[in-house]
This record gives sequence, structure tokens and C-alpha cells, in this order.
Amino acid sequence: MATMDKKNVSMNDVAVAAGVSLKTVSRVINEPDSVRESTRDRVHAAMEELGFRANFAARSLKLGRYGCIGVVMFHLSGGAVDMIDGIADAAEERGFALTMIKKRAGEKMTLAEAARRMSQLPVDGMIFNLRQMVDDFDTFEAPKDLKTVIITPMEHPTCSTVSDDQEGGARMACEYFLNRGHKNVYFVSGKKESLSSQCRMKGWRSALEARGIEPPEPLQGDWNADSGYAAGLVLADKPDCTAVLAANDCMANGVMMALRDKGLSVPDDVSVIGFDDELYKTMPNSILTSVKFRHRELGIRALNEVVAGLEAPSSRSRTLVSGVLVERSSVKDLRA
Amino acid sequence: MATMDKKNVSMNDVAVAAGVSLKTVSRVINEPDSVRESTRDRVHAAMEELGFRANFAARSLKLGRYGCIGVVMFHLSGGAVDMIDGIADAAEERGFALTMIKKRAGEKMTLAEAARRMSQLPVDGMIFNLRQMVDDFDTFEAPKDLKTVIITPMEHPTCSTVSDDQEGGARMACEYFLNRGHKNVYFVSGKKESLSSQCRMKGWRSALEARGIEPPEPLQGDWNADSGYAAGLVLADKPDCTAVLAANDCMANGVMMALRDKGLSVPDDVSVIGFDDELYKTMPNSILTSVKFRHRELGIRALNEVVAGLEAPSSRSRTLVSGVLVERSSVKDLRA
DNA sequence: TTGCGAAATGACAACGTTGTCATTTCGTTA
DNA sequence: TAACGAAATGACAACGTTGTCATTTCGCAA
Repeated sequence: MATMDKKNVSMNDVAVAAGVSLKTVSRVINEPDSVRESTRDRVHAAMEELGFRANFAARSLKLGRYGCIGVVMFHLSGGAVDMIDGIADAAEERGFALTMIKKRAGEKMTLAEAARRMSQLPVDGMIFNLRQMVDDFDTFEAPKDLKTVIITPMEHPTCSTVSDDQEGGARMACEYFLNRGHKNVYFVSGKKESLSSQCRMKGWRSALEARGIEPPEPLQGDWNADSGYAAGLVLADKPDCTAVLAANDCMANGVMMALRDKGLSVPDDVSVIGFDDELYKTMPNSILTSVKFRHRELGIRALNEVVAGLEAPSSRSRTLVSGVLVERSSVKDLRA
Repeated sequence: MATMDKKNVSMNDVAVAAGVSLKTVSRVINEPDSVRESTRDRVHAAMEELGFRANFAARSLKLGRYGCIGVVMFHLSGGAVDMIDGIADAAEERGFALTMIKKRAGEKMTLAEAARRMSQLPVDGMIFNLRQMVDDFDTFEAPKDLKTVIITPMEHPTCSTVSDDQEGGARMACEYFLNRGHKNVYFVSGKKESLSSQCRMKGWRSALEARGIEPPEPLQGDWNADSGYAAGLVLADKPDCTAVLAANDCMANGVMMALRDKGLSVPDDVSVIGFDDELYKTMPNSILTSVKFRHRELGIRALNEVVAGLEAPSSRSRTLVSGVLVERSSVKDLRA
């Protein structure tokens, strides 16, 4: 019979009901083997009967830890889902839950501010997901008792960081072009303030310069297809343009559409590579070769780094998760 | 000068440093007006000096609440980002943080299981994001001390639910066709097990039936463009097909591409409507009319419902967030 | 049966807050 | 100056756990 439940059932209530001491109930939960089976059964029965559930606050207070990792989303965009997925799965696997807060649109949150808010919450360590520059990035110091990992392509003086290797991915795409006989690569960027866009551009530039090629003026986009289309119209008129690297798949698609509308063929006249490998979801028979980042893996690494840091708080590391070039047929081999 | 910090700074340490009692420090934090300004300043200085930060566990233990809302993601897909965004912003606004756990891929999690896990965590109430059927949906009873809101299109016997009005959105799209002289509407579905797809199909069907139209056999898709393309090839051969409702924009785009490849024009020969209004991101000059759901709003409502339920725990409500038809030019008015 | 070591259990303090109620201090008026 | 009520502060218990250490019970050999 379900009991008339008063407010909250404590261990003490269970102990009384089972005719044992408080401590024995505690043991049944935390070190069941140290309790005689008959006693254990009695306690379990009482817990069931009363609907006992351990009190998180009391437990954490005593233990001095929470079993939660804080996640601060400075930026919550499409790719973030996979990352959260990775963080959450890794957390689960290691017995942690997540505590999450978010920068609100418009609000300007510093790292210090984020750390301050987090340190009032039940967390043993924290992850900052930071995709844009923030004022106090270089001066920020994490609380010594709260291992902090920042997901960002920038290097931080004191905190561990984790990032996908966007620069490397862009370089890889460029080299893919160059190795196939292309003499130059044009670039369509994302929004100016985006660190992803900046890194991809940097990788593109460095790959060209490494071969002694002067990078052409990059075309400014905004991540959406229309800006890619506009860029494509411009590029279609450049006779030396045989290869275009767009900072994401949507813009790459815009570029391809513009080229087609100008009577040019991809890849016969112009080759194109994008980023994020998501065009196939939207475009049937997609031919776009694309650099894909493993956001899930990124999340997993970030969480593991925090958990590792719980034991060696002063450690500091920098993790880069490499991208993968998903080959389709949007790049022509000019050497053939 | 920054202090050599020992383990953790407690209120007592601050009290000693400031030469006041423990309780006064507590008051400075919780009811500053009841403390003389000079005292307050001294305490603040001591807090600063020692780097004091209130202990969450102790505070929660005493107060009997956490200031956190639990979020269980049974499903973490693209649209979820906006929803989380809404939940997080609303939480922030009302002074709550979020505690999140996630069903792992492959794992089969019941509502009871989710509730059990959540009740071990620091949460005052919880939100289940449930986009597929789950075994114990009808029999589940939420813990009485943990207000539970389920985000799902299904009605629940005891818990409050929040959902976008997917059925209504589909009906709206159908009527949009019918009101413009179309005699019938074909439907391309998403994955079979998806509740969204089921609801959208139900709305489509009911709208047709309400006008005495026998719904044609729906075409089975899988959310991606290729399945839409396949459906489009089939539809292109049906002479009576003047209107297609696709369960998302990606498939709608696939349909449109197939129609084009078959020499048909959208909207001149066939009209198309999609869902989610995201094609414009990927397709330049997109003309697709689409039903958009306000996921952010959905999240906000869900969170507000939980918080409201914290005071009236037994309340139960059902909230539907209506969709919006974003009009472009993919639908032809046959009456014209 | 006695004795003994190991296993099982219990009593009590402590974690760091906030609520209750008592005490001190202050400003004001008689 | 004394007396008073209000404002400011303090002492102490309590929230529900777990750690420490003491005590009881058990199984087994002498």
C-alpha cells in the first residue's frame, strides 16, 4: 500500500522503519557488501515502502563534490547539438550530470562573469563553449578549485582548451585543390566576428602561402546561401577561378547555384569545397566535397579533460580534434 | 594581496575576518538592507579578501530547494537547439539554472527511469523532451514533489504537456492549398517512428477529410532530401498532383528538384509547402513556403509551466504553440 | 562452553548554510 | 539623564547525509 507521504523521507525515517541505525541505511546505499543480506533486504523494503530518495544537497555537502560538470554556452548554434550530445554522453559514462547556463542574446558575458555564476552552482568543473572573442579572454584566471576547459580555437594562457582543428581542416581542403593541379583557391568567408570563419580563413591563407601563392581577396559572406550566391556571381567572372573554398556548405551551395546560373559547371569549370558536410541533407544527389568536424568527439574530449583535471587541477593541455574531408565529386583533377 | 587560500572559505571564516557573527554574513548575502552599511562594507571586504563563494550544497540543504530545473533530452536533434535556447533563457530570467541528462543512443529509457535519475540530482522540477513514443507513457506518474512537464504532442493523463501544434500547422498548410483551388494534396512523410511526422500526417489527413477529400497514399520519406527526390519522381508522374506537402524543408527541396528534373515547374505545374522554414539558409533565392514552429517559444512555455507548477504542484495543463506559415512563392493560386 | 578475531552495526560529530529567538546597540523622547 | 522601542546583531539548532571510531554480534577453533 502506498504510504501517505509526509514531506520528505529521510534516511532516518527509513532506519526507523527498518529497525536499524541511520548509518546502516547509508551503508546499504554506498557499500552494500558490508551489510548482511537479511538486513539489506529489510532496508530495501523500507526504502521502497516509504519512497526514499537520497537527498542530493546533504550528500554533496558531506562529500564536498557534486558529480556535476557545468557547461556555459556562450553561443548556441546548430553544430552545438552534436557537441552537447558528446559532452552529455561522456558525462553520463563517467557518472556526471551537466549543469548548464547560457549567455543571453545581446548580453555581454565575460569569462569571469561566467565563472562567478557557475561557482554558485552545483559543479565540480566547467566547460566554456566560446565561439567568439570575449573581452577578458587573455586575463581570465579560472577559480583554482574549479577545473575549467574552454572550447575555443584560441590558445589560453592558463586554462586547458579543446577545439576542432579548423585551421588544419581549411589547409587540408586547400591542399586537396592544389594537389590536383589547381593554381589558386578563392575563399568565401562566414560572418566576420566568428572565430570559426577566422580560423578557416587563416588555414586557407597559410596553405596558399606555403606554396608561394598570393591569396586572392576573400569574399565576405554571412553563412547563408544567398551570400554564397552573390559571391558565386562575382567568381564566375574571374577567368582564373577554378577552385572555391566556402566557409560552410550553405554558402558553397549558393556558390554552385550561381555558377550554374552563369552557365558554368561544377566541377568541370569550377571546383568547390565546403565545410560541415550537411548539404546532403538538403540537396538531393549532392556532389559537394566538404570538410567535416567531429563535434561529438570534441564534446567528449572536453568533458574527459575536465574530469581528468578534477584530480590534477593544475594541469593544462591543448587538444585539437582533426577534421575529415568527405570526398564527393565537386573537385576536378586538372592533372588528368 | 591575494590570500594563501586553504581549502574552502566558509561564511564562518568571513565572519571571523570581519569581526562579526556568522549570521551577519548570511544577512549581508540574503537581506543586505537589514545590515548597517559600515558592517556590510566590512563583510564585503572580507569576502573579497578571502574569495568567499557561497556553498551551494549547504544552502540548498537548508532551503529545501535547488533553483535548478532538470531537462531530460530523450531526443537531441537539430530543432532542439532553439528549444534549449528558450528553456535556458526563461530559466535564467526566473533565476533558475538547468540540470541536463540525455538518453544515450541505443539505450531505451522510460519516463520512470528518467524520473528516477533526475530525482537524485539537484532539481526542483523537470522537463522531458520526448519526440518518440516510449513504453510507459500512459502509466507514468511523476514524483509528487517534482513538477514534471513533458514536451510531446501526445496528451498525458497526469502530467502537464507542451507541444508545438504540428497537427494544426499541417492542417493550416493544407487549407492554404485548398483555399487556392487545389483539389487534392499529396504528402511526403518523415521517419515512421517520429511523432512529429505522425502529427503532421494526421493534420494533413484531417484537413482533407474535413472537405470530403479522400487522402491519397502518403509517400514515405526519411527527412533527407534524397527521399524527397525519390518521392518527387513518383509524384511527377501523377497528373492529378498539383500540391505537395512535405514533412520538412529538406524533403520539400528534394521534391522540387525532382519535379524540375522531370521538366515541371514549381509553382506553375506543382505547388509545394515544407516544414521548419530553414531552406533559405541552404538554397539561394529560396521560394519555398513553409510552416515554421516556434521552438524557442516552446521552450519558454515549458519552463514557465514547470516554474508555475512549483507553487501549485498538482496543476495540470496542456499547451499548444501554434506554427506560422512563412509565405514565399512556391504555391500557385489556381483560382486566378 | 569459552575465547577470539572478524564482520556487522551503531553513536555521534561534522559538512556550511539559514531560521528562530534572544540579546545588544542605537536614536529618540520624556 | 533615563527610559523606551526599533534596529542591528548574535547564539544555537537544524537541514540529511557520510566519516570516525566504538560497540555488538557472529562464526569458529580451542
